[in-house]
Amino acid sequence: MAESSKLVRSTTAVDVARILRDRILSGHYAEDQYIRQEMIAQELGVSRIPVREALAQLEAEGLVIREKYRGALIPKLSLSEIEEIYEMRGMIEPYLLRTAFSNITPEVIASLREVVDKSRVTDDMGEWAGLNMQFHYTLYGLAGRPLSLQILENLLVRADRYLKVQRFLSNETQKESDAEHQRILDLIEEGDEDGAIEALREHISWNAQDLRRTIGFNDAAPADKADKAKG
Amino acid sequence: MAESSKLVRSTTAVDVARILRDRILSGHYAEDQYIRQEMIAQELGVSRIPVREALAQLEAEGLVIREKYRGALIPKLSLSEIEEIYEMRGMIEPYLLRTAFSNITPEVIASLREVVDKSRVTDDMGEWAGLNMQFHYTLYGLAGRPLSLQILENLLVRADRYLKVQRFLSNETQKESDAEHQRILDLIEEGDEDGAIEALREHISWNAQDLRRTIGFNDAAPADKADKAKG
DNA sequence: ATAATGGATATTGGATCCAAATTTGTTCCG
DNA sequence: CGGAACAAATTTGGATCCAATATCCATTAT
Repeated sequence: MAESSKLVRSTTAVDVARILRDRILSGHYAEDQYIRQEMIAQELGVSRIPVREALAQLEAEGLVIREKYRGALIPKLSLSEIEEIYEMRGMIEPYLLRTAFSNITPEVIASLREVVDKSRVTDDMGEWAGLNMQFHYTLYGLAGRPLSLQILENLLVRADRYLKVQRFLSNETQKESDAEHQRILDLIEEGDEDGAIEALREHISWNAQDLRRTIGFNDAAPADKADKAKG
Repeated sequence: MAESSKLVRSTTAVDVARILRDRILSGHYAEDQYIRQEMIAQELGVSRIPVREALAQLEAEGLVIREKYRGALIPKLSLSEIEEIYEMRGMIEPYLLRTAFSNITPEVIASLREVVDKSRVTDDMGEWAGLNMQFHYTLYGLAGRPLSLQILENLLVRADRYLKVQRFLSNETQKESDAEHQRILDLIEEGDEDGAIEALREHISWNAQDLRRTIGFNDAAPADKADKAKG
């Protein structure tokens, strides 16, 4: 973490990766469409080399699939993948909370209360999502399990694609989520470890159901590749 | 359509990554030593481009750390990392076994028995390790959870670095592990799902303890680079 | 007319070349 | 004799160029 004070510019490959990641997560590219390296390179004013490296990075994150000599394309959303993501979250997040529990100080709780309070009053969907992340990461960071946290981050990134499908969460969903955070926080403050973990499990399970209900597409439906009306 | 039958060569970047991965896992490079792109490129008779891409891939797997304009080096072994890996395994593997359970047919059990039998009689450490992998993957593949399986594979790759430190597992350790596989298999055959999962948990926990005992290095101890008695 | 075949075009993977930054070595000054 | 400043040499990141392969399209044979 000491490096963060060094103010080093990241490489352009990393910058390109971030830009492409944002685009993919916001649904900028169609699922059956190849991302052309030259096109990205010209758009961003760089050569194809950092674009290639960025695509390799995104492939490792599961956001694109690269086929040799054919290109990179966005993997199709699949109901089974999102189910799996939430199953994994249901394991990892409780594990991180349990591990973090003894490291949660009153100061942390106070700062989490601030986050939840801000979260409850904001109207900006982007800010809300950020606060949502902050709540979870503040907790999980205390577990001292960097590998698990990294895996979880990747799961959340993958899940983001599905969340962004709806463009925004309903106000009701946000309120419900805030209330659950509040409840988890209360239980933590009471020192009720098992209760807090159980509440977290329910929170994740509720998120999964909400997403399932909102999206509700059919995974098994064979995508007819016939109608690939290419431009 | 039928891409799998096309016998396409992989890219050289992937080849280089595989070679470097094998080298790293077999302890070929020292922890505090930078891997020079040009050196690898000359050794393998390729340019630096695929080497760079391979290093990026390995970084995503956690096998190297790349520092801008400085190079790639092997991250230090850390007791806390291996603890975390086994904690994760203790969650994911039981989850995969439980999910796979209803898909385990008598044919699968028969093939697993073959694997365990071969595993018991072999003297070759490499073959034993391969059979060990085969046993687990055969089971976990039936779960139909590709993302979890991929994450588990990465965890096992990371763990491999620690296992290879000792060059080989003791014969006693192998016998014990084989016996545990046998036991898990028996419980599966009896249809005792909970029992099999519990046995698997114990198996993983036992592996962790064995590794901890065998390696037993101190995580916080600053590695004196002096005693790097390399072969 | 339609399907197969061969060539033109587009696109990616890899090699070579150049720029940016870090490290090393040397010199000068205290 | 030691340390700081500066220069030379490694080394990596990025751009440009070439090769390998896939896709598209026209031509031809049945």
